[in-house]
Amino acid sequence: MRDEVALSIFGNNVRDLRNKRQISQEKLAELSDLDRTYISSVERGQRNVSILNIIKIAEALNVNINSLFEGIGGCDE
Amino acid sequence: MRDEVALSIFGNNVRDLRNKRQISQEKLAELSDLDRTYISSVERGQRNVSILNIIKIAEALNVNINSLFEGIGGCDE
DNA sequence: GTGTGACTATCAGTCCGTG
DNA sequence: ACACGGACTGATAGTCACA
Repeated sequence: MRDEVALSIFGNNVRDLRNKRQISQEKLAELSDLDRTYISSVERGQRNVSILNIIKIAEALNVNINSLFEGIGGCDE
Repeated sequence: MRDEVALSIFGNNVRDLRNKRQISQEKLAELSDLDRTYISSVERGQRNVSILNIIKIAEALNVNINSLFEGIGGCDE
């Protein structure tokens, strides 16, 4: 299952970028119009996030969608 | 709902890249281990594809995940 | 080779709470 | 501010027959 690995990488990217922006999970939840606990589980790689929410998160973090996928196969790493 | 717009762009990207590779939906379905009709609906923007399937499709098409998001806000367009 | 409607099991996403 | 749990509803994954 490299599925879980991919989700973990994605989650870590979200967390890293959020920390760089120095905002809390709660704030990110508010900005992306998602639930606080959902952001939490995404960051821990427990959710198979859908494209619409990926976009929401990217916009909330004000980053390219690309950067959320950094380190995942399929991107040029 | 620009949600549907995003899904349409994504679907069009899949279709364009598939056509460039000159493979059929059936072949892409086989390569990505997804259903033929599922690929069909994704290309027409009717599915909110999840990250795991995005990765599968990108790998099957042998492209960067980035290129699947071209034209969608959040990418540098 | 592709579009489409319909279907069921499973999951996304939210809300409640705890520590 | 965050991890983690249960429980809930609507949406999605994945498949089928038919056009």
